[in-house]
Amino acid sequence: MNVLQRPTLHDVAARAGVSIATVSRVLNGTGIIRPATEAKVREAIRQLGFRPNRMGRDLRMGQSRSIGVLLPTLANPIFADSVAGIQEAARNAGWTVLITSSDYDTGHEQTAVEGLLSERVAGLIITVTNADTSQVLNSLDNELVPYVLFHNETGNPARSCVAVDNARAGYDAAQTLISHGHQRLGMVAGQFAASDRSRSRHAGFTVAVRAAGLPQPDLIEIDFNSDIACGALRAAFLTPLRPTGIFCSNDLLALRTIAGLRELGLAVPYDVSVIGMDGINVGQLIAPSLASIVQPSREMGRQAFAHLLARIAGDAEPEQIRVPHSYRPGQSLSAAKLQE
Amino acid sequence: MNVLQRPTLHDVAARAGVSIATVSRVLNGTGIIRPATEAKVREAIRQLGFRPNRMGRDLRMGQSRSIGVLLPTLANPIFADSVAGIQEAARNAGWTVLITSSDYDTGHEQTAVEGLLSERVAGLIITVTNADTSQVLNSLDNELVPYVLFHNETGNPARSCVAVDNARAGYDAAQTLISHGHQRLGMVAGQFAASDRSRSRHAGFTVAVRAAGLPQPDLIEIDFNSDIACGALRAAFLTPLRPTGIFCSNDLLALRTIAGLRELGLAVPYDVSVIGMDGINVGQLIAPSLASIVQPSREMGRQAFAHLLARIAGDAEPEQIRVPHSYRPGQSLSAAKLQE
DNA sequence: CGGCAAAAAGAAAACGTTTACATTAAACTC
DNA sequence: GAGTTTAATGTAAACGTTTTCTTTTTGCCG
Repeated sequence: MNVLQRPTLHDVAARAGVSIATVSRVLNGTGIIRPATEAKVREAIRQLGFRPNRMGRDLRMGQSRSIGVLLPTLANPIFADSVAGIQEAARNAGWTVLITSSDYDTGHEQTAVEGLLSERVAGLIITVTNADTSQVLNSLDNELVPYVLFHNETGNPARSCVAVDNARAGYDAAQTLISHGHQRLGMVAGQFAASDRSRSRHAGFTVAVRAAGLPQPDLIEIDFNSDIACGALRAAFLTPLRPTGIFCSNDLLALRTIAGLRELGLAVPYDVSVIGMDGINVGQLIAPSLASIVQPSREMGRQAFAHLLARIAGDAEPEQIRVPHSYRPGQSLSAAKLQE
Repeated sequence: MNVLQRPTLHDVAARAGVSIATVSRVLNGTGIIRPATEAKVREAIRQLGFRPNRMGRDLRMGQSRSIGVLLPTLANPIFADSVAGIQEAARNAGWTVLITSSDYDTGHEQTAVEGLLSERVAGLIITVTNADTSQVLNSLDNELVPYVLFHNETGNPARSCVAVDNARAGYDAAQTLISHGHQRLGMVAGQFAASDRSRSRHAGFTVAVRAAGLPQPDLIEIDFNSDIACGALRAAFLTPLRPTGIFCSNDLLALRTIAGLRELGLAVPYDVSVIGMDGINVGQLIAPSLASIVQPSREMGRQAFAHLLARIAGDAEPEQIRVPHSYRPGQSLSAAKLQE
């Protein structure tokens, strides 16, 4: 045994005076072994500091007790928290997690998934920009690897997903604004192209506004990468009939929006009320605190993993899992001023 | 070939009418192959949708073109950004990254590293609670796997690290407060036990304060998991001689602290100036914007990976890499009032 | 204590690569 | 065009496991 190499089953077997099969059985608790033998083996393992080589095991098993995760970015706490949930569940189950991010780039999505598949992950949890048109998903359907859409909704019964009801969330956001007396509503969204979730939320938002008999809400699209006080915001708010209540398609965007409004000389919630979505933690630390439609991100991660594991084991059919969202009040949303 | 199995080298070889060695050579660009042969092989690869099995390759190569990353948490943007930098560099080099988090729990650190080692990662990038006393590092030193300390500093020449000069950062924070006229300074830190970085920053902070001939600064320790308006804050600030300028050992803590002060009826920066550390993005979105000592987190991630790769390749000796921090002004830090 | 079932342990193949070495085909040389 | 170098391809072993199939050992019964 080369001292510079990690010990293998053979080394352990040699030292314990048994065969590698026996060592393997001790390690995995399979088969029946005499207590005396097991003791010898365990002692050898301890002495050598042996740790099974996953490469050998995985190759033999044809599977890698690891899953791949593809998210747009870790910079948004909603995804970082989701990952924490996935990892927690995976750790408990003895699985490892490979994380990649696409930076909202469809090209990266494809290459990232390719990379994960090369690693022979046993399954995937992925968030794509657009679940209905995604090329990646189509190619994945031809693979043998089960996957769970995450934060994306799908109507396709052949595909699993874990997500909130985004349209309903948008609807609830509108209702909340309306119930606070707001009549002129608007929605700020990231580039629609980059998120089907944004579109669903907008759709639900619009439905609620119309149902209340209010005028069609403004839609203000903001480039995630642009400056804070962008032109779109200026155009929408420097008018006498500006919205008094706006829904931002996510909390990070809401923070940007509030900062932008501030630059335009508009105060939140005095001049404009803002409700965000996601329920990120910093929203509660700032002033004004951010009202938000909360997603149970960590729990979503746990559920996504649990379901994926069931799919991998063949214990489950594809399923569309809807998790409940909730409303968290905040100072950024107040009652509309009557005189307006 | 079973249609339910992924194709292997053998399948490709059979279809192209060559040997598996030739296919392997085409794949890796090693050896010389006739253009006609290469074309046949590539066509077969295309037709079968072949993708090399990393498990087989890794086992043969004895190494897994993947590295492990251990961080306290992804919930802090400083670490999420760092990971983005690591992943970016890794992707460019064709490596994969396994990410785990310890949640500031020393026990988790040990098991997480164990897990990564079982995956036979070729190297590690890790942030521990305390680099000088860490049990994990001692056991890692007995392994063959190179590692790079990340955000932790070390004086041990046998260990690599990538970090800012935390003591200097604390020193600079104090100087900045002092140069704005502040005379009564304090520092808010997470539990010291959970971070050697906190301690270094505090040490540097204290040095600068003393060098300026000012009284010993208060140290206010806050449990990361406690409520916003905690007793420690109350005790330190509900006194006539309260600090007028405080340094928070990280930005997230600064946000909590500002919120806590607000609950105590103290306004930032009017009553108290605050400077944080890390330079997280949300700091620039909120009001007041957060003054901060900025760490180039993404760049640090890139450098950590680059150095680790060099260590893995045997091209580099352990090295202590110090990256420069910088000061980013913000509204949370203003000039001290003269009459005080 | 011989015989036999059950328990325990071993031998060997297989997973999908890469690569050292052997072999064949092509290309010169005179 | 036979001999010789060089280019191109093939053969087979090895990486460290798990597991099937055999073989050996143990325990038990009459």
